[in-house]
Amino acid sequence: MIPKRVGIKDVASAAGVSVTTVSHILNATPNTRASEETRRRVKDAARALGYGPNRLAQGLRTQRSGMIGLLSEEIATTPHAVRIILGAQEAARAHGLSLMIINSTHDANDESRRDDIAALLERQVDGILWATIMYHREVSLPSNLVGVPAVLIDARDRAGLAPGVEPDEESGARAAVTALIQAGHRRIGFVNYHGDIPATHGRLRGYRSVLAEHGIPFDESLVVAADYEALDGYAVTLPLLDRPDRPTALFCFNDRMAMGAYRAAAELHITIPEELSIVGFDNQELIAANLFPALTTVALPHYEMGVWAVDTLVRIMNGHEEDRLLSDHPTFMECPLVIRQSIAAPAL
Amino acid sequence: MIPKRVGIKDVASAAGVSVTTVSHILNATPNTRASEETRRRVKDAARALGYGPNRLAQGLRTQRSGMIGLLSEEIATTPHAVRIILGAQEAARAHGLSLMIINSTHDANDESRRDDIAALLERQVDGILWATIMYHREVSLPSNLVGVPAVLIDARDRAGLAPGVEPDEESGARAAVTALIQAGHRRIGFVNYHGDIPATHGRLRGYRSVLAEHGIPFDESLVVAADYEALDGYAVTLPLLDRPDRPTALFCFNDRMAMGAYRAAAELHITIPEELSIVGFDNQELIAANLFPALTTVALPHYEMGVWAVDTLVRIMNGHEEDRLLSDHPTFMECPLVIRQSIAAPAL
DNA sequence: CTGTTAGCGCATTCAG
DNA sequence: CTGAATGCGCTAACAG
Repeated sequence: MIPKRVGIKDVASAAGVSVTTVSHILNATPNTRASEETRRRVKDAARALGYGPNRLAQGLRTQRSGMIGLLSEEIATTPHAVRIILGAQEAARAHGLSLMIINSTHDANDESRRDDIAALLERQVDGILWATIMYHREVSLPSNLVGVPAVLIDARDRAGLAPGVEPDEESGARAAVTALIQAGHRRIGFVNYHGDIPATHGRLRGYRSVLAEHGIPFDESLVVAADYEALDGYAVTLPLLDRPDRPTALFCFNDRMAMGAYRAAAELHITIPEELSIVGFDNQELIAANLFPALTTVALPHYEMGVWAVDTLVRIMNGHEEDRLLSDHPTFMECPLVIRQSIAAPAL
Repeated sequence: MIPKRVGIKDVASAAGVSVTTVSHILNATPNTRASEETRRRVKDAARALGYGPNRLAQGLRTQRSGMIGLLSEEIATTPHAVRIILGAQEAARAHGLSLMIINSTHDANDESRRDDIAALLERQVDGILWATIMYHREVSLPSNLVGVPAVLIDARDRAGLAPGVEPDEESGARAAVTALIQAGHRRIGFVNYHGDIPATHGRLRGYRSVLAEHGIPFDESLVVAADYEALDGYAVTLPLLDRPDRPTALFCFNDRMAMGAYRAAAELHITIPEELSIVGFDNQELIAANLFPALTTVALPHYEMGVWAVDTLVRIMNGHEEDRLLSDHPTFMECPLVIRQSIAAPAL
């Protein structure tokens, strides 16, 4: 690096004071250590020399690196989860921390995971965020993460050693179905995913509970399930819409399946939203905003989870032990409804 | 951090040798400094104690932090550009380096940009990657980046001080149009973006050059342009397809516009690919893979650009000055065609 | 109000 | 083949 580093020492001699004084002044130590006069001299000298502290040395000395590690599993790969990184990064910056990212593949085994954590630890990170996209949301903390300030994203620790955040699938589904009912619908189909993951069950629970609260009997024939791509949504929606007693609205497991439902409706000459209202899930802008009509859907609070995780991690790092209590139970984050144009009152 | 750090000193006393010896052995200093016997003792002790070097201290001493910074402008936000991060991260890991990420907004001004770079520099990063998504691809290196090993992604430095990579838009367009011509098409429409960005011009150049090479006259009426969302693509494609002499194939500026073209075709009862072939650009899986039929498109080499950038940065950091020469001219990366189901021979 | 000093954990001369 | 000593840049007692 050609521009040779200017250190505290250079500032000191330039200002004609000792390094101690410089250190105190630049770190804004509470007690008015130096006179206004010297403060100015030092600050001016620092600015003139283009001084910036060497955070490595600082960290070595203070035992705080000011860095936090984000171990993300496959997350940098799935587009709509990038917002976790974004939220974490912005929250970290707000706390004066830097984010160090390691992305591992979904099939990472325990050992490679431990290696990744070790790498972060060698860098002396002050805490670690572990974001997963897994089938089972319950995980076990890797052994070398035990005792280290850590927060899980999209997962919960089996042993309750670290707090975690997850999207509140159920309330998200509730928001979606409620919107449909408020528009006047009573025959609402649910195009679910057939896999055994928390989202599947949570969203179904939300769907059922809202129906029940509105006195609408649960009709099993209105619930179908398939894989979660557009084609699967299409295949399973087609027969559902090709019935004399077809639903007037559809709640789809995700935006991709909703995309398939759009196609099924088009083929059957059913217009959206006049003859069929649709709500999706995930708020994948690329799809939701570009479908016609634009899809009303439920957003996953990835950004917010990233922020929450960092804020919580910072409190734990600062020794607020009460936050450890959060480890007992998962924290759920709201999934807000994003209203676009795919809902209308049912046709008479 | 509860698990108290074990240092080189602990290993030394556990193995009954000096810290010097431990340092040499663990760093695999070339010359066989120690006897096989002591090597084993030291290594065993290190493993037993779960020793890991303190990279902060190491960096302070060696003047190399082993970290590189990635300053990304709005990049963590645009889904299909996340692959830059992924590529950079994996390449960095392969070099034993860690990636520190800072995401700034698109409207970042020069000052905030300098601040971000300063933050990275304070962390003593060994080099910086600057990824932008800009209208003008020519940028000026922020002053505090001059002299620091740096590589640009998706941009080129006006002053030629740092090398940069960009996607080869023209060759991507050529691949797309060539595929169409090889399928037998001669009336090929181009649904372009109306903005004045490199992609607009590069793709048009590619389109025109391939036509010319195949002796197909350029027909201006087959080229339309609009904003780049699905709705815009739809609006502009509809009249194009509603002509008696409509094109038998369409090359779209991006997958979103192609999505709009699909809708236009559907409304006109033109089936894809039998009566109309379509190629997109960007390879946004969410759209391309979920359209029906799945969209053949051109992929942006984001991952590869991330890898190239890190590899190049590493060489520069190691003082391979010949790599600085790369700064003179931008490096272009191929945009490969991703074949799906939207191309067929034209109907007779 | 300000300066001296002793490490933080490690790599590296330079002597054995 | 191995060890003692020095300092990377900075903070924090502890003196003045």
